[in-house]
Amino acid sequence: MSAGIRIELNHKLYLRDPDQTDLGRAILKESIRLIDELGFEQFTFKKLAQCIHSTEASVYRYFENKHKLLLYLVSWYWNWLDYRICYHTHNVADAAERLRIFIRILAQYQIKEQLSSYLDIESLSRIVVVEASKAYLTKEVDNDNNNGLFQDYKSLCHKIAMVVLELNPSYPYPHALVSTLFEAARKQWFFSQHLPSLTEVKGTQQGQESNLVQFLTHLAFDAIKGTNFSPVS
Amino acid sequence: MSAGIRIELNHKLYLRDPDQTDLGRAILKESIRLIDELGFEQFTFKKLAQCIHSTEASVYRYFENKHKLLLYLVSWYWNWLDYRICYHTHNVADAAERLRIFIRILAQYQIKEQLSSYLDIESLSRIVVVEASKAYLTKEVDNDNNNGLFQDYKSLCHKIAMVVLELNPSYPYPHALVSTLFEAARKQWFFSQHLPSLTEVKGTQQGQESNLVQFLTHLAFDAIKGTNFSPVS
DNA sequence: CATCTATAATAGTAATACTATCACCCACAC
DNA sequence: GTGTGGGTGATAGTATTACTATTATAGATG
Repeated sequence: MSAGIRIELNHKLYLRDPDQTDLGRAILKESIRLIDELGFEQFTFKKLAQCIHSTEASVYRYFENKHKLLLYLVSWYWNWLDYRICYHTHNVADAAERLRIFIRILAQYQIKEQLSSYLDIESLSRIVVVEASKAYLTKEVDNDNNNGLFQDYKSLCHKIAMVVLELNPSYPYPHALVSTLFEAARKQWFFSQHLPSLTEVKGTQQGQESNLVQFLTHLAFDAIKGTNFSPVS
Repeated sequence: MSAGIRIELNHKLYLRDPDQTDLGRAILKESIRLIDELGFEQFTFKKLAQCIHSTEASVYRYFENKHKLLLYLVSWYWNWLDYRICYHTHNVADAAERLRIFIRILAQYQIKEQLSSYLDIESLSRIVVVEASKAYLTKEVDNDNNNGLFQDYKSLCHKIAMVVLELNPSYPYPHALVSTLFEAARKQWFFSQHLPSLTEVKGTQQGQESNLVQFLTHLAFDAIKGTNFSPVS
């Protein structure tokens, strides 16, 4: 019933659809705030329940455990990113320009446009930067993958990989390049904030385009149009 | 007293130097086996203590908590990688060739040479692939960084970044490129094993050079020699 | 022989990650 | 209106985790 975009996620991510009830929406909204504030390790269902004036048991009726909740939030984010990318590229004919737009959106962690969701996108973006890798860096990754819990991320990567192939049909690593761009966008942003000696990227740049976008753009286009490519044996 | 390489680590990583006693070395050796087997989340000091026929309290005398132990293991790995890189490049004059060797070593997760350490390097390599990011993706990252706990990683990145600058002194993102290569090497390897639709990299390639090396090499050299670079505004 | 140190053994605490039970409220159907 | 079922709150309880504290002992050192 909520206005604005509606995002459908794999139903194996949850026990009860949190988007359908007041309590469910409160869980989503407040968990984003709490994970952003405490970090995923310190975040617990008990603390969440206290924040929303509900109980631990009620939260467990929506999500099997906090890992599934993280998977849900991250999937939601990739869906939302996909939506934004489509919105900004649907009438752009030039593949290079589409890729440029994609990178600009990918690297944009301080969001202006809200597209009317009840979730705090800026907070969620920060969570994705810090916690998204933990969604798959587990012993359950193969099981989760078999259940399709990474489908949104994989689809999005594939979509962009097709743009890369459009630019250079003989480039042999389109998916690897795109997944590297995804990971690098988050990591370089994180490094700029916390381990600045690992990167020239600066997090705080107003006015001009962020140099994260510049770094990723050059990395991508140089790789795609690379002259250093000898045919694969 | 152990033969072979000796690796000195920041003393803030531990409470008592685990390299100096039998129990300490047992902790290191067995924790690598256990984390590799269970994953970092399921790994506990209690389980470790049982494996080495000691007690939880004894383990706590060496490491403040399991996060510090992870930091120790990861730092040890970067030190060891640094050692290998120096060993294989110390008499190589050509910067491009040195970078090539670096990437080959970085991407080599199935190790043959053991360089006589009592630690299981192949097991540790797998841990680094899956768990290394968790060493800094925490709320304590700034504090840990202030205590110098990421110094080994940062030094290694800087060293390689200098090689990049040697190849192209005007390349504006040497550290960002190198840290991206580090992260991509691990992530692409992980994807090849668990989320293969995210990459063209194949984990199982005997005989010919792994295509992970090829992907990273092209990515690096294309970026460094990139013609797509307009001067920074 | 005295001393010091590392470790083992044991115990205990607070928090975490759940699971189970029961009572209640509300919407809807008959 | 009565019943039925679903969603929730309240409460309790368990096993495990992440530690901390205490004491005893065995071995090395002076």
